[in-house]
Amino acid sequence: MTQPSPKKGRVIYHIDMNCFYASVEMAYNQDLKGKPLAIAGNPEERKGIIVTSSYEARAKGVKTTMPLWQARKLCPELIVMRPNFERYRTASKEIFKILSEVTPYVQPVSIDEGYMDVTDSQQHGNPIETAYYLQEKIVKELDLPCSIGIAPNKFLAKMASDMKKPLGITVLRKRELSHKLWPLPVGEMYGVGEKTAAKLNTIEVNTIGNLANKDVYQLKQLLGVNGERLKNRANGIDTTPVDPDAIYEFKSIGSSQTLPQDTTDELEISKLMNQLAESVDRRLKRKQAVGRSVQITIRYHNRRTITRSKKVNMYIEKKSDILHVANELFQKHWDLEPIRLLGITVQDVDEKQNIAHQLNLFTYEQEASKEKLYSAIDSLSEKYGKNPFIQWNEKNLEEKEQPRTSFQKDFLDDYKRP
DNA sequence: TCTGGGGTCCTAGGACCC
DNA sequence: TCTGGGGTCCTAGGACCC
Repeated sequence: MTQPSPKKGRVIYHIDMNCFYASVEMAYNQDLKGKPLAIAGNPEERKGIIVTSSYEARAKGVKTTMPLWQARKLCPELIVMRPNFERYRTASKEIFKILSEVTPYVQPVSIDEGYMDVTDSQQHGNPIETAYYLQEKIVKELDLPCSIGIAPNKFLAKMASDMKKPLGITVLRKRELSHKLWPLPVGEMYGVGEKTAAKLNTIEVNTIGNLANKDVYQLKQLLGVNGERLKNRANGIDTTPVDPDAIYEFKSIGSSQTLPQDTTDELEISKLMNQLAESVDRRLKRKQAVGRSVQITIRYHNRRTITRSKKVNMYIEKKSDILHVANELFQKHWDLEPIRLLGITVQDVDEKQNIAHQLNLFTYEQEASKEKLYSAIDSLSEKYGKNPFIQWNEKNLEEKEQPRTSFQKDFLDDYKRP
């Protein structure tokens, strides 16, 4: 989708749902309104951390990622609910449907926030009127509160939506930066976390204003390219477009799980690996995608976390392939210490329709004679020299490499034998 | 009694090639 | 003899965000 002309000043919104999960639960059950509510994982399985909480709970000091027992100590009357993701996804779809009525340039960035480019959208009045229109419509139809930031780019819109909650609408103009943005602590800037804030503090950068006016070479020395980008943002410079297609361009799909207790039990571990592979496979299939590399994550009892990955010369699209590579990595790298969490992620993901060459060849190969296959490979090699599938075929057929996965084995069984 | 699960982007070193 | 410099790919880890 082409963007509205970047020449003329843009008008960008950042829409941020307020306490999203808690608000959805309150919309379902009015009795919860005005009460301290938290959405948290299962405390019996030590996943009892706060995911979201209502403002009433926040007022008592309840914070996201805080262990549940700690939250209960701060707020004994806390109402705790398990997350109900189906509900949240449904609400999210409805929200983005409403946003899309104003402009096609809507970029969801997570289940509860997104950017809009409303530069050319005037059917509901000026940008401020349009923001009120959307905010009211989402309250009226879904009973959900949101804050909207209005600014000339995504970064400023994001900072603006944070300035007034709940139900805020905040305009952040370039000329207002020095008094609205610069006084804030540098750690409140989007893109500056704990570590970066601490580093910046060592060179006397404590506010966003300090960052905006700091020597760029000093920042680059400290933070690499990110130093320059952060300085630009602090000065209100951000040219990244609102990209409605960004959510379809996913690069990895993973699944991870914390165990009920730390374990060294290989049966339990292999059961979990199987579950994780299953989950990743299911989501790959749902998205009609395949991957090229598999990564495992092992978090040990002391929270030390390692990742190990392997790129393979084939497209991963079956559960058995995922599991095979994951188990291989696990066997190779597990140091026998008790494990707290395991994860499997398929990386270098692409949609099947984008790799038609490989699929065509694959379909073809099933009916083709060996000669036909070779000539197909030859002609495709000429055309698409870098296609990894073709490289793999040639390499394996020539070198008689041992198959490592069921996919490779199937292929070799069919075509390698004389 | 600590600290989930889903992601993205960046960096840095080594291998390998020209 | 003993070694440049640029580019790409792969792997591991860190930082950040919701």
